[in-house]
Amino acid sequence: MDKEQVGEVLAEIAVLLELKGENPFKSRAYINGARAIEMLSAPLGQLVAEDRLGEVKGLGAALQQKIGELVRTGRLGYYEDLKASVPPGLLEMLKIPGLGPKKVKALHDHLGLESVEALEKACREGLVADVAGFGDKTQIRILEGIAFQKTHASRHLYIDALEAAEPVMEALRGHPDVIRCALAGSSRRHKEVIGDIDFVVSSKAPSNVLDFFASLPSVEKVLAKGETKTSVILAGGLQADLRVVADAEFAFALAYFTGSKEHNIVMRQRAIERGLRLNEYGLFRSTEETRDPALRVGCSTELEIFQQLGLHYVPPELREDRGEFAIAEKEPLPRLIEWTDLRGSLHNHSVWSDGRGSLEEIAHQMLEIGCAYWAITDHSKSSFQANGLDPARLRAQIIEVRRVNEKLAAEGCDFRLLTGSEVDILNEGRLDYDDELLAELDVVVASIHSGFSQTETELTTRLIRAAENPYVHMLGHLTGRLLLERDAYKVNQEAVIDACAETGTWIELNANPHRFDMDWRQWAYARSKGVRCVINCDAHRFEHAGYLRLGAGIARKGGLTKGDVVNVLALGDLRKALAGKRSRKNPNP
DNA sequence: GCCGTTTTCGGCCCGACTGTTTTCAGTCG
Repeated sequence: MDKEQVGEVLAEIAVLLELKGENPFKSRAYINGARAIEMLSAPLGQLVAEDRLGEVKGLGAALQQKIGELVRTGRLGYYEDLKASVPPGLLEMLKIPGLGPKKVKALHDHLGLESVEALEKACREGLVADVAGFGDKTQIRILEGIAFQKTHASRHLYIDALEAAEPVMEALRGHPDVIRCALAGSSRRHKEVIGDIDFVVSSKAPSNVLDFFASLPSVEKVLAKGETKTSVILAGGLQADLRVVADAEFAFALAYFTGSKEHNIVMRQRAIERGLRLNEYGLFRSTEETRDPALRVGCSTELEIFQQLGLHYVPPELREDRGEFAIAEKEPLPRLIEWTDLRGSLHNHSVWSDGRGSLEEIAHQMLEIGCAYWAITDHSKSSFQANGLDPARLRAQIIEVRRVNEKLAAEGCDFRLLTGSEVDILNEGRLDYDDELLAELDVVVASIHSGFSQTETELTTRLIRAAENPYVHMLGHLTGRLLLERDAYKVNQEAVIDACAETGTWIELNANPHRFDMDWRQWAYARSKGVRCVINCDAHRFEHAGYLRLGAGIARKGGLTKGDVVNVLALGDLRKALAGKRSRKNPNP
């Protein structure tokens, strides 16, 4: 059993313990254990084999024993017994907004409810309102929650959250009572999938701003409204929360609501160690609850908060408690890539396969938005569903690219198209074109578009074989995942990264917001192996050029710097880098 | 269940909002 699976089991144990009414700190110990396991850099199997689990903070005797059992046998008696003792419907009930473990347990104990369907029926019959601790309003809220779940997704693509958030930000910025205003939460941290949207505002007249927010045209329903906070559902079903604070509190509120929760816990612990208290209103010289301004350690920016806690600044994207503290307490974090560092995209389509736009149109559009180059990498012949090019058409396209480039040169334009292909990786890792044709192309991206259901070994082997081909510059969308739609196919990503390191092959960060593939969590390992990243739009139409910006955000989340990314290079240097792998000289300059 | 330059027991991050509680528990983030 691998570390992701072990982590999932531990996390589920935590939920089951809560439902049984166990000590909440015991439950949290399992959550902490799950996180500790998922963040391990060393292979879990090795740690177990060498009996070194005890070196991991958060794993005591009990968890070490249970993890050992899981890794060695793939099963855990304790977990199976626990799971058998809790009806599976209770876990579903937990997902209804407003229902936590205590209330679910009460419903089960008093009414014998074991499923969402039974709960809905009991609400309609008015039985729930009679349970101690429940009432008419709770009963209505539960019914609304069930109805909401049936009609709305609870998780959303990053781009959908951004599109919902931007007009709200615009409106807040324009409000006369708003002093400072920011998008916080997981959107600010550039998570690939977003639960809800968080806004933070500073103001001298909070109620005016909260009223304004609740009455925005895109607000479908107001969930809660207090003196400092309002929660709403926006059109499209995204929940959005606004918190309004005084301006002296703004930096603290922004840091707090940016999260992540795990990052915040460490921050507050660091405050406690220094005899301070950190919350969304300030950093106070007191360990008691207080908002006394005389006790506040003034910080007008997040940078100052980090400094007060003995840390270098941590950019929002890295605030996940995944190792940022170990660095930030010693030295400045590496300067992350900016989207404006990017000069173009090396994986894009045109009307020749399944994209829009002729080569000439694409060239002028990308020149217009300030790119220095743009590779045309249409699909290869096996992707017939995408109108993939056979060798004759590809050769014709190469000629057309040259013609467009000659025209650009004659016009004095500082921009070039690059010839290329997104060549299919076929079974056993064969490529869809022969090497002779690949050698004629400036850029070769190799991707899997078929055989998703093969075994991990088969898929991993295909990718490694492709990486070993000297004409392949990079692997495209490594896992094939479609966020919230289709799981990644089974690939041993570490093994593929190792192969890329050996062969000097780059790995794409596909910036399509449905993909964001390779996942940001893998880049630290790739970076440690010296594998470079290419941030690609996989553009099928002009608007997709904007994905460069999203991709850079995910690259930042993966901790990548300008030096880790290929398509920051000027055209001349890029050509040398492209030639590098083929000559096998200095493949990773 | 974990952890430890105040500790091997007694803590474990913090506050807003809601509803049903007549002073607070549960949920959420």
